[in-house]
Amino acid sequence: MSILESPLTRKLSAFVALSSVDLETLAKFHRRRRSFKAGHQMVAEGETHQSAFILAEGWACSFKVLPDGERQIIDFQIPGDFLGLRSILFRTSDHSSEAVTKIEASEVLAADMFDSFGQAPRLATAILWAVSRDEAMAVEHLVNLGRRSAEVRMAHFLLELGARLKLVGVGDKTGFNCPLTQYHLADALGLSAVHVNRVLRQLREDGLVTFQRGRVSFDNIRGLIALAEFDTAYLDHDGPLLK
Amino acid sequence: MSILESPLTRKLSAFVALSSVDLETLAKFHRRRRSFKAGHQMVAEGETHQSAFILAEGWACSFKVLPDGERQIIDFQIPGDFLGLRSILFRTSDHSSEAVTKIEASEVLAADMFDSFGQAPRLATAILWAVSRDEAMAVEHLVNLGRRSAEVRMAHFLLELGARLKLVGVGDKTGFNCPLTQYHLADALGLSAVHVNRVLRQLREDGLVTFQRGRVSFDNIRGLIALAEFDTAYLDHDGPLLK
DNA sequence: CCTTCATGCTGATTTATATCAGTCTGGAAA
DNA sequence: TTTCCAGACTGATATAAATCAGCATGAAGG
Repeated sequence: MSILESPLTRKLSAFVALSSVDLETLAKFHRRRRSFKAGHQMVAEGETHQSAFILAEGWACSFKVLPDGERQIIDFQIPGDFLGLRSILFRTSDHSSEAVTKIEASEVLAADMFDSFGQAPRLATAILWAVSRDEAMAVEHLVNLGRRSAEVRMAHFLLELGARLKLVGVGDKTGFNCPLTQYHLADALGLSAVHVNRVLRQLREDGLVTFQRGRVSFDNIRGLIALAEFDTAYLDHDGPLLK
Repeated sequence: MSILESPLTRKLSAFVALSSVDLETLAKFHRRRRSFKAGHQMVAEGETHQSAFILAEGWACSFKVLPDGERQIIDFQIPGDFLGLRSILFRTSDHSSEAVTKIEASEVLAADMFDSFGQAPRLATAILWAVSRDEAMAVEHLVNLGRRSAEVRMAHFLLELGARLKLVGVGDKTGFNCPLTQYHLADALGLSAVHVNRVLRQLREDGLVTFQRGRVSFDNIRGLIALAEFDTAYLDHDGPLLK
């Protein structure tokens, strides 16, 4: 796959038109291709000298583990997403990451990224946008946990995943293939697995969305959007800001 | 106050040593000084052409309002913090901001910031760090809402504020002056104001922390840190809160 | 082939927190 | 000086979601 069609390029292009210098510089981020098995721990919380990656294929998740063993999933990474960026910017990583499926990713060295800012300032802007978009998602998840009921929370989460996957060209408005278990959903939504199950049943019986056998089907996407009061503004998908 | 002693410079210097070119470029961010009254809406969710600011004096808060009128406070901004950065990167702002106290701030134009990346690449890195630190805080708040009880959540929140204020030179390990009401705490922690009150009483009666008359006093900071399992790693500071 | 284990699923019970419906206080406005 | 109001505070009750204690299924492994 050429750099022009990589999921990251596709995502960044939703924000800014990249010049050929930007693209050449971005290509350097893709020199260290790596493969990992499902379940592999990519980044470890509290450790120094961790790597960052750009995900090309597969799903990962970032999370924090509390002293009592409970886990809070922060977000899932899909193709085109950075993984562990904060672990190279910070002294010690503030979070862990693991592969949900087997994945293909490019390892990004801190030096590569910092050097690139001198060579292609507009790329710096694009990366700042990507990080801000990740922040916007974390913020929306915060609102999700703080103020929405379990049912609305689930609806919102599934719609967000759908929107993100659509942007990088996987899945459409009828649904998407999803490798997550109900335990993943529980850890992401701050619910127990038992309650996740009940909520999914409720949404299915209401004819809104079906989560079964590795597939999320939007049975009534309008109803689902209405229930979740879902607005994609925070994902900033609406075409380039700069040109 | 010279740019060398501004809270933002102080904060960024905790991450990277800024060159004289970086500092000159950063100084350009401080040309448009503005004052606002307490309660002033700085940034409006869903609007385009919003401004970003660097806060010099006073407190602000960023939040989202849900269709049912409920509000989730995302974070409070204190001197040295950016305010509304995503509102200039994104087409429409994904959040609102308002002044909690009267504030002094510098307005930052998108063009100033993007131009600065070409002139001072290291400044781009420092700003990326600052944004990542904001993201790390949002993530920690996410964990707070998702997995911690009301009491631990409150303890964690007050300790985080203490650590942040100490970094910019306001407050110390005995406590800090705090202009927030119990309603602010409720909106930030995803609790009802009634429950916030009960939790504060509990913490006070346990001799851990007192929140009263505009002041937060750490009565037993070790005990509070133990209760909250508070670790400053995610703030990427040099030193811990205790010292 | 049988066992094991991860995942999905369910009813009964408990608990944390919300909601309701107030009181009390101190400062600002009239 | 009285009235008003925001903010702090409290008891009683309601409820969303957790926890407990299972069963069912299908894939993986010996």
